[in-house]
Amino acid sequence: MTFQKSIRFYDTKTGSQRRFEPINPEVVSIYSCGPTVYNFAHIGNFRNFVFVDVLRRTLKLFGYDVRHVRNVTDVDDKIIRIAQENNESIKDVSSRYEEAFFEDCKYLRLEDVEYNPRATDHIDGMIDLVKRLIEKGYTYEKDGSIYFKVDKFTDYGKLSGIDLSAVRTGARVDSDEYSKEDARDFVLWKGRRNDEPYWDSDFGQGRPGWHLECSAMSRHYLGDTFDIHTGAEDLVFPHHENEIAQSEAANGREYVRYWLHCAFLNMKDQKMSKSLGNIITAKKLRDDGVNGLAVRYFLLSVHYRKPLAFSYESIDSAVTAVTRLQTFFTRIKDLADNREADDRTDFEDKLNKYKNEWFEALADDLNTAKALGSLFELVREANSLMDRQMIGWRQATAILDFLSMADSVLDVMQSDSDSGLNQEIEDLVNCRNEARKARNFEEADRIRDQLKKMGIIIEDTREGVRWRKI
RNA sequence: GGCGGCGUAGCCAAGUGGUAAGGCAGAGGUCUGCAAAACCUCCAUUCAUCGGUUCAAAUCCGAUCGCCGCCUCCA
Repeated sequence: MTFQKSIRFYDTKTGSQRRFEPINPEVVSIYSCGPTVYNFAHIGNFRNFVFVDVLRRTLKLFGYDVRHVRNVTDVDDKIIRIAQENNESIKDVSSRYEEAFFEDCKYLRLEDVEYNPRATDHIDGMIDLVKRLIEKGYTYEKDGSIYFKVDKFTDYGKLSGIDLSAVRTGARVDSDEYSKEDARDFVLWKGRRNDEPYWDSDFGQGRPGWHLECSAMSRHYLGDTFDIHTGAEDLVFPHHENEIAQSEAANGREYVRYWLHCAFLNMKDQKMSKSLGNIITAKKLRDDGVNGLAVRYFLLSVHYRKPLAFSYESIDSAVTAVTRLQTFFTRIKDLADNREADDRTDFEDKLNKYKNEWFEALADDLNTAKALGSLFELVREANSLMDRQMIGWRQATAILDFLSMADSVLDVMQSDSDSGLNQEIEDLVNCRNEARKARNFEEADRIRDQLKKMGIIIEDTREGVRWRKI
């Protein structure tokens, strides 16, 4: 690829766009806050994970390898509470929802990431981190729990820009039921309480606080300093702020070079969130037969740092848009396979223009909305030329190469084909063709209706008969 | 109260100083046995409002209105 590597990302820490330069010029290290598996993930959660998916795919398109960690939080207050309510183990709860999460990932065509560590498999690393913080004097103990002393870490607040003096002691900060010396402090290790799960450590039995796992696991897989850390914007404070504090205090090095945060998915004007009760799970859409590619497209159709409102109207419109892309992809592919067709115009410069626009849009802080805009311009222009039989197999092949490249990020143009059904469909299509040749249109239309009931749309084109699934 | 974001057509949305991309919906037309797909034409003299700067503003500055987020578990 001749395109110069010059991706820019909006970095939360600086509040501005910065040219991306990874520590290792070949391999980008990424840590993404993953799901807490206490429930089925909703599509607001998946807005974030689709954004992360676009990030890693874009980096790969630009020639980088990625070393990407996305954790599974499988121990936390909510999981424990649900397990107790249902009289199950936390493992029962977490594995149920973890499994559903990965099914949803497939539904939305999320690429596998390199590492999916579970928090409970990394307790040792977390204990080690707390130990080092204790040694360096960043902690205190109270009622068996270990707290991080925010006062000691002078850079505290640099990510979120929060003014600590504004956080009033005693106001709304005791909700985690653990007492602290200072409202701003956060818990590293929660001392064992009655029938909750616990682990042994040098500083007593207990379980890790929420922030600890990301610091421990990212260090395990990516080292003290890594390139990109992602999450949704509600994690900026306190979660990521606390990660920085504990990691930098313990390691004495910069924790993360680029912080990328995704905006929310809204229902009406409010964020989609479990506590507001306005969620739609990915599983529900999946069970309702909503096309996952349309959902993926919908989530990609707006820049990741802008609020996005969910509606079924938007999903419907995404279905149509995705179908248009898929139809175009198939048309180009068929033409590329047809060595009889010669080029009657030169499309190379135009194609290069669209290619450049595509790369430039993604390089501009993953502007998928802009990228799609120029892609649809290509669709219209190439369709128009194909209608006039101006494009032959050579140029179709060049266009197909670009589409494949674009789809290595989008991943919506090639629908899953149900091969088991194909022979039956082909037979019916052939019968209909015979009927049409015999000008028996009643029979032809009957077969067309029959296919439609099977979810198959027939298209009689100049290049021949095509069919596709609804 | 502190910090941050948003307001562009019927809906979604790109555009951060040079005269409004794109998608969906809608209207008319071409093609077709009919459809479907595709194409063509039309669809914002205007970017929440009001001022200001400038040769030039959706874009910069100021004010106003409306909406949202974080500051507490959260994607």
